[in-house]
Amino acid sequence: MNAISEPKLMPTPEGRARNEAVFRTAAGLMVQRGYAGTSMGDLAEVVGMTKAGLYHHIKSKQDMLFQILQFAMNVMDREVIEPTRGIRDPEERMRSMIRLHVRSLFKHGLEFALLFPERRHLDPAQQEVVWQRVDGYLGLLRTAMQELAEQGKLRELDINVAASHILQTIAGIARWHPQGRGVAEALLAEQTVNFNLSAILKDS
Amino acid sequence: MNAISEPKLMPTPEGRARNEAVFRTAAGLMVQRGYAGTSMGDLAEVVGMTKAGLYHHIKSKQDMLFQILQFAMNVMDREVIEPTRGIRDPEERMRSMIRLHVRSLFKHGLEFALLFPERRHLDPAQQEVVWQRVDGYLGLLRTAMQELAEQGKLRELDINVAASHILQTIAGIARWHPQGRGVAEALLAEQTVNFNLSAILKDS
DNA sequence: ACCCGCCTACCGATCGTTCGGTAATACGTC
DNA sequence: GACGTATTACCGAACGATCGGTAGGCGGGT
Repeated sequence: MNAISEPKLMPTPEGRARNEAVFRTAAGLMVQRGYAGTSMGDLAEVVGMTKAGLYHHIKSKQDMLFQILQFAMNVMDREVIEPTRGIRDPEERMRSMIRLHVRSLFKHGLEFALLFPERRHLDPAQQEVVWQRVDGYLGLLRTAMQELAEQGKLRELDINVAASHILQTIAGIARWHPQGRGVAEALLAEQTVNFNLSAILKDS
Repeated sequence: MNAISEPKLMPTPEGRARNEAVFRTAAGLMVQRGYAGTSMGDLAEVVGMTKAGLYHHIKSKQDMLFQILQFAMNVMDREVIEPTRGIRDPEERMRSMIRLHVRSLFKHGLEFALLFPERRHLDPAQQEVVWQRVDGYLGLLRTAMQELAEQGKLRELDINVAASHILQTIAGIARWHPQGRGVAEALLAEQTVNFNLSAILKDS
């Protein structure tokens, strides 16, 4: 019985669709009400199933949260980390990371918002996995800033503090803007990019 | 039966001390485990009482959360808003607001961290009160930025977005640094001040 | 015949809350 | 200073509701 389980693959397409519906709905409810504040009964009702039916799709409530967080981090890997890995210029890399991150926040649900506050409900082994992946992301921000420092473009600042501040402004978007409002999204992304870059770059 | 209740004043000094212990302990537990994740049984055990005994000090779990949030906001009024109200220069005012805010986060518990994620557990009338006070604080940030803009010192940016980003970096400190680590606190405060001011001020 | 998806029905545990009562201290009256 | 009376701070026990989770069965597509 490993705590680090893989997503259960439903055999039929319909099954897989329902399965996705369960996880997406759960993520949405948990963003609104929190993990502990979201009961399996509520979830079942919203999905249009009974509690027992839910457990055909998931292993446990805790494992479901873990799968949701893994999914959110997979999205981040795919849509933020992977596409920016090849960018040489550290400034342009940071701009892209932040921009893509904010956009992917709106494009998918805002499951990412669950990452930080709800980690504590996982068991230690699962927490470790989540933390390592988040820290990997923070490491990319730190590396970029390190490179900027070597080029003499970085202000005098603590890189660790700056990295967590940047991540906070991004994660904060998911908390302040519960629904993607459509038009403003691209603007919000650019505002966030510029805010953070201005904060760390030396005056030109 | 108004939803907006005042803190129950215990008549004896011993009672008031116990009362404070209950609320402080509850705030600490809720920062760690969240509102829904903190049971009255857990709380009672930590304070050294029975569940029934708790209800001599509080009206309900929900009302207790409301009192804690009110207390956190009173602290903010007293230690951040009030002392900076008289500062004429908008840049210096913002620097002081952020600095004092971060310091008061460490000085008291980190109840402030509860403000944003746990608001949803209050009833609508209570949520309204909390939101109005938070928005009042955001308004002060906006006003200061408005003044900076009139002086030609502000970058081109959306003031509303910037205000919430600033607040997020501050609130984030309460999430990332669960315990005040002593030495680093003053440094962390200055880092946060400079990060945010650099983000919004034009290059000099 | 065989699973797949979901159901009814239920489990033990725990949740927030209330009730009746009690030891200890403080107060008023004589 | 002694005596009755309130009040304070708390406890033991229980309340109904809800929690996460399970056993076993039923209908339908292949």
